[in-house]
Amino acid sequence: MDRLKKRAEFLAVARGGRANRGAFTLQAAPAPTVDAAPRCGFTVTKKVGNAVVRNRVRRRLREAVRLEAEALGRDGVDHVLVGRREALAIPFAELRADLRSAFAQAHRRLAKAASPAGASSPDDATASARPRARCGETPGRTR
RNA sequence: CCAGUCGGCCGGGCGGCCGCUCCGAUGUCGACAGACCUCGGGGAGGAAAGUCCGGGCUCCACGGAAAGACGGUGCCGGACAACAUCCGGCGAGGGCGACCUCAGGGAAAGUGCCACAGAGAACGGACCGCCCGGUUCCCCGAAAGGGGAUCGGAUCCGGCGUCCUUCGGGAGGUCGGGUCUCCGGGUAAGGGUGAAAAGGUGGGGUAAGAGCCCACCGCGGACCCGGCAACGGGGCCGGCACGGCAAACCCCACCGGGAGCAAGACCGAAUAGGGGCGGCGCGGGCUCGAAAGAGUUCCGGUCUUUUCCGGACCAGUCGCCCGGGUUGGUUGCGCGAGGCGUCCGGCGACGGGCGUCCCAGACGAAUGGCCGCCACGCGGGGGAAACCCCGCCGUACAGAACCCGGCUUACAGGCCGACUGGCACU
Repeated sequence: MDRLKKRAEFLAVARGGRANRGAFTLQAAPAPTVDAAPRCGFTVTKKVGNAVVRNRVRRRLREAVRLEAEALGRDGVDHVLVGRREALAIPFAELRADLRSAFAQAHRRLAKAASPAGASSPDDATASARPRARCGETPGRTR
């Protein structure tokens, strides 16, 4: 899964839905183009700890995402994981399970937000693509 | 063996699976950019930290130099590119000692401060004490001297009356009573205060005392000797004058232009806007013309009755070119005051020679994730012991961000060396 790196991209995703777990918060929003590969960014604030702690939290999350990429990825969706201090200590298997459930929850919400917008096709890819064009375009760049 | 001082070093190891980033090679794809496969190699620290000093490098400023202001440094000598660093000395203080600590220039250039206590705190003082002298009388005593009373003085209580008053009180007078003792001079030994008290100790001397005199110590001065110097040593002279604080201002000597890799350089999309040129078009002016109209290297125009003022509206469109800036990208970006080994010089910091090695370069930020075994520590159990078994969410501080030299601060556990003081044994 590709990384998010630009500040504007992070701001755009922050406007999307959230899913909280003990070790992290997941933010997800439709990507600017429909058929883009899934992407993921990581945020660990200074509140979490010193540089060593922040590095370790980000690395564990990144590795967990890499191992679960097959199950988590969905085309046309950008994600941001906000790390917490708890990510330092919880067992790795538990972290991976939390990731799977959080991603599934975020994707369900995106699909639900897409369907009432009147997309005639129940196909999941286009369903999530339609609203993204609307709410993904407006916020980020004008700032 | 115990206690301690100083210096140096390490800061988990091995393996498996799956990844990240950079470099090199081969190959494939591709539009030259580049992407990908495979193989090989490199990939956090002693503090990478705090950002406290010193440099390199970059840009800016500046005619040169100096001074002033401001900031910094401050025993001496040396090392170093430089330093507030380091080394070797000196001085002062602490420790039985190894050793440790010190912003350690100038207080006879000036200003200022020295609270409280205390009599006195910087053109130096006299509270108690000590000594001499001072009204009258009495007692004791051989004398020296002591005691009491009195005159006088201080203070307290009570009575009487006066004056002032903001009505709270205040001022002075007189009578009586109680308690204490005073006045003038000489002293600075002693007491007491203080962080600090006019040099200290001993002797002589004196009415009592005093550097008043003497010896030693201290202090000051010029001189001699040793040392590059800081400084040390020596005798001589001076009778002592010169307190502390400069981490108060200040003076002296030396150093310093400013900002920083978000420095700086290059490329430069979409969109909006700026400038220039040309074409088309609108309106006005002017010229030609009888008019239609034509020309033009000129001018913003229209409306608000006209003029000034004020207000409103419009000022188009197409193409090309130029320059600035934002997101972004590339670069700066690692061969260096470089690491390791060895020899030589030096007490040492360090310097020199030779050999050898190339050793992180990310940018929402790589250097990792998971697992197994071992090591160490702690706890429990077994054993005579060596040791064995089990458990641990036990194994620090902490992550390069342009690069070096230092300083400071943080740190589980451990190793090595030198030295000091004890105890025991030979």
